[in-house]
Amino acid sequence: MPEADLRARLVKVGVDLLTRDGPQALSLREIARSAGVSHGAPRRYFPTHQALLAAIAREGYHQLGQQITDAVRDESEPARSRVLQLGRVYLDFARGNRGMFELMFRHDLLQGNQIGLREVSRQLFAVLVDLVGKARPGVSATVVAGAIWANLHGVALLRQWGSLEIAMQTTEIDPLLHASIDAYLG
Amino acid sequence: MPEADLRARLVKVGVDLLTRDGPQALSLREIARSAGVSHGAPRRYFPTHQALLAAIAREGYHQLGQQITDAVRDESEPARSRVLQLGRVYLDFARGNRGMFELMFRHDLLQGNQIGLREVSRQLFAVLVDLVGKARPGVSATVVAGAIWANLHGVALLRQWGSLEIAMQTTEIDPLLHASIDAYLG
DNA sequence: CACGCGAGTAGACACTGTCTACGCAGGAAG
DNA sequence: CTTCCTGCGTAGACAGTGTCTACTCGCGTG
Repeated sequence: MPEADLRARLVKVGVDLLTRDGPQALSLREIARSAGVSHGAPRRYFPTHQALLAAIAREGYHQLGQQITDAVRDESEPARSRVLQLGRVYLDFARGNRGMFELMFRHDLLQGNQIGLREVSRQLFAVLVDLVGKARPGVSATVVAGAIWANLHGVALLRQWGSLEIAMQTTEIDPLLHASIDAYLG
Repeated sequence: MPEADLRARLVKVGVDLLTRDGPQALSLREIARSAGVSHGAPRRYFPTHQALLAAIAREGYHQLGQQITDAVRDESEPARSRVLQLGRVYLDFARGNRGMFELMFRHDLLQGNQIGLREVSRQLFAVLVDLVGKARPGVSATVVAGAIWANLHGVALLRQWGSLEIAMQTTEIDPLLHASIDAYLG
């Protein structure tokens, strides 16, 4: 009787497939197969393949958000090092969950009214804005936070792309992270 | 008798399709159809679909490289404003050639020994390292250049993703660019 | 008991990328 | 001149995909 809430099970199976076999394993039929249902079953809960993928990506945002709020929870720490922690978590997540990270920022998942993804990322962004505001009061927190986020995101992507290792001859990105924080938070 | 160098024509048709109809129009059969040949013809020149896509992406790198070298050609300008020009070109290219930019950084095009993509991007990176070295002698040019590139790349992606507009309530990214250059080049 | 309806099945359809066998030109060798 | 051979492109098959539609089956309500 493993017929409990197929919708949630499809998402869970999708996450597992994603982490185990990568993004190309996330075909609709493969997910259905792994969940033990026919290929038409998901349609009852997700109108399209993209909708299912978006639900899986949302799960990724949930995990990342959890890890980030955990990392910056300690308010006794100086804001600057909390930003540093946030950055480390972001980069670790991107490296540790490559497939998920790639899925989370796929362009085509935003087209079809898949609202919610941008919403969730906006939440994460708000945390960063708050920290920046505390670390450097006076400056435009949103601009600096946007710049830092872009920096983190770019580092994460270029590293996965392999460019940084080749260009900078090292796999160590902590100096990059420090350079970024130093540059923006003095 | 439009049978001149099918290989080059396939790439050209691919670029056209990419700019006109977006990345999802780049199926092997669609490219072959648009080129007026059968779906098996490309196989003579590209062992796999990914190889053809990689060739198209390489064309994009060529264009971007051209625009960048044009933008920083004037050596009488101060290095700092040349970096600014480079950044503008990078961001404009990403916005003006969305499909191409997305294709250029697709993860799966690097797997199958599609060497050359990383090589080309390394060239672009070298230009940036050179400029940074002139703008701020003394510091580690590769680290700063890597940070700037990551920053540019992140801004380009997050903007196309729509996050920046929502988070920062503006489509204007020039302040972000200036903030980045200011932060890293003092 | 009959009915309806929600949930999942099964098959069709058009499409994709890859593989293989085939045709067909044009030039080289005899 | 005829006979190969080889490069280039065609055409069909195959497994796999996402979407759509018709169907079945079980369960609760009337």
